[in-house]
Amino acid sequence: MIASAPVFAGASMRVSRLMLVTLRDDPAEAEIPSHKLLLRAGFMRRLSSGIYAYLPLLWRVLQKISTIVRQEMDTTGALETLLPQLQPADLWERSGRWAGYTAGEGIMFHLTDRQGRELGLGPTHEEVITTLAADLLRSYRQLPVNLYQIQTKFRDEIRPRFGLMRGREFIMKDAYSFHGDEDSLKQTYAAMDLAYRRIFQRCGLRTVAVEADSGAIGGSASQEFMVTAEAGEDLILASADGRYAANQERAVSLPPEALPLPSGLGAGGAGAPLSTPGQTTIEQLCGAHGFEASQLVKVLLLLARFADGQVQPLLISLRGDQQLNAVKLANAVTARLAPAHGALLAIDPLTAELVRSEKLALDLSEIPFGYLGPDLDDAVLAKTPEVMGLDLSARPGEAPGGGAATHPPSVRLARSFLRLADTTAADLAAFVCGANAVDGHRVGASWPGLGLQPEALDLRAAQSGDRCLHDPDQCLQAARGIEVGHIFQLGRKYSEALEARFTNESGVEEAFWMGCYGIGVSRLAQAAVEQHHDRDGICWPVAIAPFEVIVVIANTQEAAQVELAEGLYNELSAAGIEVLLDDRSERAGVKFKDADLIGIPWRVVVGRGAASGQVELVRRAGSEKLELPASAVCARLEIEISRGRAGVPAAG
RNA sequence: CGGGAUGUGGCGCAGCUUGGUAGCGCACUUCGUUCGGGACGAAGGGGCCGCAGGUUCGAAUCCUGUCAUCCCGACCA
Repeated sequence: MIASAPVFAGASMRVSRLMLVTLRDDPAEAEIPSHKLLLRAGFMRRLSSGIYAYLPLLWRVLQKISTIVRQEMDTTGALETLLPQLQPADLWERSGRWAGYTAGEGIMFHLTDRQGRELGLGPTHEEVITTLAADLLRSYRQLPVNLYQIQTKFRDEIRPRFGLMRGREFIMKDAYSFHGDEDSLKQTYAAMDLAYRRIFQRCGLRTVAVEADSGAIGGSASQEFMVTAEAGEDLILASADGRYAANQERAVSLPPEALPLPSGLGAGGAGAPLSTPGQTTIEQLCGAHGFEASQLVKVLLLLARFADGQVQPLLISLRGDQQLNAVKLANAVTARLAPAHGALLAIDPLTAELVRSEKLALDLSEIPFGYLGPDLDDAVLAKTPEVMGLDLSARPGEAPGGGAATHPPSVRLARSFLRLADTTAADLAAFVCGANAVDGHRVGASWPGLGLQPEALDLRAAQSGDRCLHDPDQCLQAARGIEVGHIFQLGRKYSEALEARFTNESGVEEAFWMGCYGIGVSRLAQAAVEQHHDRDGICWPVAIAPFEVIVVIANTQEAAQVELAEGLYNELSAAGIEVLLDDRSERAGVKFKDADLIGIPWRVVVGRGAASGQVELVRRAGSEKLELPASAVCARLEIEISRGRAGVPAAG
């Protein structure tokens, strides 16, 4: 690894000229420590929800992070570019993402120009870059290529949150790689993995790399880099030996052993009837009859909605002691139905409210909620409510007495369930389940006995405390994390959709293999504060601190102090150290408080000892204080700071 | 979008229940004292009480609507 050059070598500034405005009280708008501190310490101001002005101190931090990112990306041979933020709709229509990204819960800001053309403000750049690659990359000889940029992204987040953590306008490094084959993609993916570890390490962040769900971006493999912090939005499950870590959305584990039903109860057929009046929950059922939750199969009814208007009822069977992982379910449903019906828009519980709000011609009154079994008959979906007067063939917009259409395409309701079962349920030889009739359950039912052969899938949520797959002696432990980076193997999803091809060695046209790699630069800055602060303020890691040293003149009316401090300030600056001089005519206490708050890693106090040439050196993180001659300060700091610029030892 | 909360000088808040024309702390300006952990005194400037309607002789206060911000859920760097 190359030694890190300082970003603003020798940059210096007087606090009196810095437009430093610090606040004594926590702003009411902020909830988590990093957000409060960045506002209090004068690093940023909110302009609107999720939209922030980066003030001079923060802009220096962001540029330092960007420089580290740039150096490490360049080291891997990636090429820096700058792509348009204003992007034509037709490009997004070609990839099939325009509707999903602009309509409904879409996150793309979009507008119409004076010619009536529709444009979107880039939330991500797969479309632009793939089009560009298709234009420029004609031959396998040009591959692989990895292009990146650092720029502002726009996302109309459903809920902006926690300052820079989830902004609507934020700075991101995004990279996209193009390959002739999957092996090449995997090589670059691995190189990005290493580059990312170096980037976070150099930024002074403790991160953990976790297996991740690919989400809406798509593709096969993906890995997230998490800054571990209490305020993190994500839940990480990791083994103590460090060999497995995953986002809970993706995590797999060994389920707890199920307790077999006592043999007398295990009839193995369709089950023996059991009267269970009013016992609609697993707790009630277990409490009343002495069952364990792992002896039960519970059934969830859900409704999946697709871009083409298809509405698909789902019947999900889970072992009674397990929870559904919504992400795994969405992936399974997408894999089965998205090819025919377009993007999966939402999966919601099948409730009367949903049926009403979606104006579905479905009567739920026949469904015995609380007593469902996996063999619930599709016939329950056949009933159309007469009172609503809805005609199945009617388009929603034309429904009698109805209001405006809720879906652009006409809604089509499938009249049979898509039945999926989690492995833990499918593996039960005999179980307790609902009788599909009010006030009744069945004991000792089996899958063959119910006439079902469920497809076993992993749909359960892994939990803290579960045993690990790689080593059953290891257990998963939960931690919270802030996602600061995410790398994906995209495969050919975008290149095929956008017909981005090159000519391979055999002279045949072929779609590119692609990867994409993101780092939330502004989020990383706040995550660093979240990880590095104390009661008094921020403790910036040296490598991304706005300045490395602050020289505080305890009393500016003492000529000896001023003279010594000015000399040190010039000496440090000349030595290539980024230094602030607090020359304000404030009392010493005010200046100490501000220095702690804004988090400069090293403080040199020029005070009472100035007459004899003595100063005090204080490290912001920790409580080290050192009296030394001013003449020794520069040499000492050069050593300490060059060490700090290299970051922290790599983790996870 | 659903649920919860809040909008009063730049920041943090009180006042609202029981209507009578706005107050405290910090910050800011000037003067004096003080000067190593957010000093003290004196004087001063700054507010369409989010916005729009309504009730009333009179509204920060009561009513209706609306907008904004924050928190909890789906989204993601």
